[in-house]
Amino acid sequence: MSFTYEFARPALTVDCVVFGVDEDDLKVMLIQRGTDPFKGMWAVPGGFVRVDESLESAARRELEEETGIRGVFLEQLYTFGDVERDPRERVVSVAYFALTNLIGHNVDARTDASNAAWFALGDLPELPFDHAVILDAAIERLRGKLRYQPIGFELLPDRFTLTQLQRVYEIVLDRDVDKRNFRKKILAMEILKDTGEVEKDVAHRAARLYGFDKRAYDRMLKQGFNFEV
Amino acid sequence: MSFTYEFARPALTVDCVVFGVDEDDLKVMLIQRGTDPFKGMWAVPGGFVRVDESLESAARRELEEETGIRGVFLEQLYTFGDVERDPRERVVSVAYFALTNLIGHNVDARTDASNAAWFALGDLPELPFDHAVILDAAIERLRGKLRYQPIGFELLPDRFTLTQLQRVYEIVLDRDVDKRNFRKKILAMEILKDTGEVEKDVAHRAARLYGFDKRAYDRMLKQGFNFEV
DNA sequence: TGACTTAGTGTTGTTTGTACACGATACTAA
DNA sequence: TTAGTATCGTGTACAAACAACACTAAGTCA
Repeated sequence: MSFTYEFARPALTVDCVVFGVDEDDLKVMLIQRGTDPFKGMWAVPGGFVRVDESLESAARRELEEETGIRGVFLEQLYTFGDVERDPRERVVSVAYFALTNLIGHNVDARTDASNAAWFALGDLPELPFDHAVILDAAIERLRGKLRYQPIGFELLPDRFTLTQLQRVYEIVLDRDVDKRNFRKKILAMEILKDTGEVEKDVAHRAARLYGFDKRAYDRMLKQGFNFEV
Repeated sequence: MSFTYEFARPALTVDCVVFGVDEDDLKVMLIQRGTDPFKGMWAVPGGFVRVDESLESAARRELEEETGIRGVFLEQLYTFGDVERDPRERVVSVAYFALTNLIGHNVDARTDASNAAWFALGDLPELPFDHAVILDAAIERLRGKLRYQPIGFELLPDRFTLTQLQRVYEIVLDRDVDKRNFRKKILAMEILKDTGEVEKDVAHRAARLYGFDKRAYDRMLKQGFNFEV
């Protein structure tokens, strides 16, 4: 079967830049390409958009097919459409960026994608197409967004300590954050709920566990707010 | 001549939301559709992307073809790709938003586009496709961007008074701005250069004319800055 | 039980934001 | 020529937000 049009059409793809943080690094999930061009190179996961699915659906589908990741925070980033960005033919790509709890999406836990892996930003392989540009745009967006919207939670498990959250900010923004000022500010927003529980199995005083209070956050959005670390 | 592909491809278009301000209103340029679907309705200018031009080139080309406007500030906004957004077939549209000096682009001055016009935001006609959604996204982006990036100039002639600039902010943000605080802040940034000239033909004390100092602005960008009215 | 590790907490000085009013300048019209 | 009128251009004081900074509390481990 084939499809014929009066005018030439660019191919349309989606690409997903997935971020996670571990103890020390901001990491990106890449997949190893199984086909030419650039066979064997590590690339940002993505693929062609089908005519019967929305862009976001396509992004989520490709992400799950190639990495096993699902149900993550996903947001459109930018659309890359330079004429020469793909050596084969004209391909326009709608890029998304995603945030996930790296611990919950360990590569070993997946079954279907045999060649996906997390890479620290300081230790990236060479990337095909314009994926380096896409990745840079995603990092810039993540940094910008973290400052004025509470998305740090998306990079953590459901329950987390304030120190963990602070660490996310430090890793993403790549600078130290003052502990007392951070806590003062984040608690004043009243978008965290104290779960009443504490850490387990730590070799020191256990910290309180907090969760993100989406209801309080939505209430807050309506009144206009400022969120900046 | 026709083009055949193994898999069905969405059509790809660009749409441009062009803003201008006059004495009292934020305005948008719309064109009257000459073909079905929605023939006769006012819509955001746009059209199909050719395989040999980048997205931004396509946006600029369509803008000039349909409205005569060229050389304006143009920035990618968002890509709209819902399956049902066009009744004919699957069409994905990369939306741009543009800022221009409305005075310099009066509709009467154009020759090639017979049916383009400025509409105040409070006085919009019904729009086809998802153009109302696109327009809302553009307005939100304009408001957000104006607060932390110096783009107010793009809506004014090369030389302007501080009162005119303040008026742009008031119109776009839809609230009053304090005159002394505004001047203090905007002059402290040192991105305006005093042309040494003053208004002509006004029935009161003439105001100084300023221009945007791009060199100073670029220097500033490198150091990181904060721009908020 | 003493040493170690991280949790959790307030105060102060500095910077930034916000509210606010009047004399100066240039034109207009009597 | 002069009184009237319209906009230009300027400074201060109070309030809020930000930034820097160090110690005690709680729990684990040897």
